[in-house]
Amino acid sequence: MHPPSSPPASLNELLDRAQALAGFTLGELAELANIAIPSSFQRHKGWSGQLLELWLGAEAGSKPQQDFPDLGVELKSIPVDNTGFPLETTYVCYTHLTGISQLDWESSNIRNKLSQVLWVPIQGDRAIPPAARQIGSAFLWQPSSEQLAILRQDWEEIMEKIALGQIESITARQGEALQLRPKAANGSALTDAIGQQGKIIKTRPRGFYLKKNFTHQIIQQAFNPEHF
DNA sequence: CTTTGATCATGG
DNA sequence: CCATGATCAAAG
Repeated sequence: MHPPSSPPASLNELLDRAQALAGFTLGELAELANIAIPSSFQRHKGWSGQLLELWLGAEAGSKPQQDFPDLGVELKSIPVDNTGFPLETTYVCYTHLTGISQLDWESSNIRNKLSQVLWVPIQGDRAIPPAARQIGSAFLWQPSSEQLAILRQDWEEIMEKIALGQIESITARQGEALQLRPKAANGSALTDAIGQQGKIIKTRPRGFYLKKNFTHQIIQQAFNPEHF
């Protein structure tokens, strides 16, 4: 068994690749791919996601688009506890804080990324060393009309505040499913934003994240569909 | 214990 | 700096 050398040609091929990883530990997959295994994620926070990209054949890089653009699929790993509850929020995308000419959800980057997501649960309990963390059953998700409406409302409320120069009053508590949080290498990173009276100010870069209750609902829906 | 705000690594 | 992959850790 070895990582694929090319992107999946079809959705079924992608799903087959993902399902084949279920049950393996991160350590096993890293070893098969000849990749060094970190003893902690403290300095390797994105390691799991990048390992999955390798094994699923995603294009490397950091382009503001889906991981599998030809298939219309975004890849997300999600750390879960032994009951399947998410242990962390899920980063979705970077946020532009200026040049917001229109609040157009349908053509937004976040709408595109969340239109179809391949979720890959991974044991995330901090007591389990990275090498021993097991991969779960991946599943494909498309937001329901209800979920889409919540996401859209959260996004529009947040973007409106940004456009009105109220970025500094937005906290992670705002939003039912989405939240806006700092997203940068460190505290010294600054970017342009709209301030009061429409003046350009400098602020910490932000990104959109999915709250845990929302991703938990997605996971429940996938494994207990009869309850929905 | 949980969550918000901060941070780490990498490639453009 | 932007944007990706995320988790850390101080604060509540």
